[in-house]
Amino acid sequence: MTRLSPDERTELIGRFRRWMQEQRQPLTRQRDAIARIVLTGDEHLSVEAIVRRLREKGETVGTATVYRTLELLTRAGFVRAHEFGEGFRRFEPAMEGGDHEHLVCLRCGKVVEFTHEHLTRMLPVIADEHAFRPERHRVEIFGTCRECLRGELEQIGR
Amino acid sequence: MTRLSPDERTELIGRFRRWMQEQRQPLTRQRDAIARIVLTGDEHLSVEAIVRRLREKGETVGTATVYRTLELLTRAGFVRAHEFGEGFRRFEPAMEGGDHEHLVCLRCGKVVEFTHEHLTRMLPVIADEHAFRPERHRVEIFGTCRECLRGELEQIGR
DNA sequence: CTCATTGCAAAGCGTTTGCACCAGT
DNA sequence: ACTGGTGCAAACGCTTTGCAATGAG
Repeated sequence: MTRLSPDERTELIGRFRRWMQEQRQPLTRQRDAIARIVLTGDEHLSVEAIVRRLREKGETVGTATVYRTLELLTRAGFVRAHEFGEGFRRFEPAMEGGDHEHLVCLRCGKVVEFTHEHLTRMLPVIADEHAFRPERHRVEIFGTCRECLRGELEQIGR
Repeated sequence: MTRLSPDERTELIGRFRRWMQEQRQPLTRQRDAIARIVLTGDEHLSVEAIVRRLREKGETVGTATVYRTLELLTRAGFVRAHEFGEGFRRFEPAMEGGDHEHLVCLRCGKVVEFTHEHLTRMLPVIADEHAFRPERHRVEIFGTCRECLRGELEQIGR
């Protein structure tokens, strides 16, 4: 559901490369490869998954570099990190208007995104009621996704 | 804000002891001590904090036992575990109607609870719109709490 | 008396870091 | 050339686990 068109992906990587130049940050083979994987992936990738994809592409990159680059990408605002209580983090491209929430499937681990205008407007109001200055939030619903529900139905029907 | 009256706390511990008997689970000194700490604590305690409190009470309990007992308490539904992205978990007593959300202060680490009826009713509806069967959810707002805001004001006024 | 729990220390797991080597600019 | 990035392996912090000793029912 990270609706990123091919154009937007290319553009995102372009922005990353330009930003690196502006910041006089060396654009290494590894950094570029990692950025391509994470910024074009429409899943919420774990470090393990990123390393796997790099291998598949024939890129050899050390784990430490992956972590260091992810921190760079996160600090620069190109990537957002998430922690779904699985014991490890997942990373996704950060688009500007792209503040969204997550549906996390407890069966297959898939993460589906959603936005809900009413919900989003509500949160700062709630914070305000508690004299709390909000910075960011996290709304996650855990349960069973459409596909796994279908699987359950088939089991029963059999 | 975990508004638990002294009576409710005693009752909760009583329920735990009864449950252990019913389940033919040995009620050891350690388990009882841990339950007393966690079920009467109105904070979101880390394992480290639990161990510290046990020491203060003169109870000597191994860390492994704390983890094992917390899992027992969680599976039995007496305790709820939370992961606020700090790299460790926190535990709080689980009260029946006590489904609530959290305001997490990024300055002092304090966690304040809140409930919001409208928000709570909204979430299953959202899940439904995505053909997703919800089981549990997590709503967290990160920012600056009332007290830390006051601190900032004093800094400026000075 | 029996069987589950405890405590210790070792292992696990994701993540971070020190340091010699290597590569962008 | 200079500066900073990379890779390996060791260190880390939280959590889990193996196993002999202990204690609850």
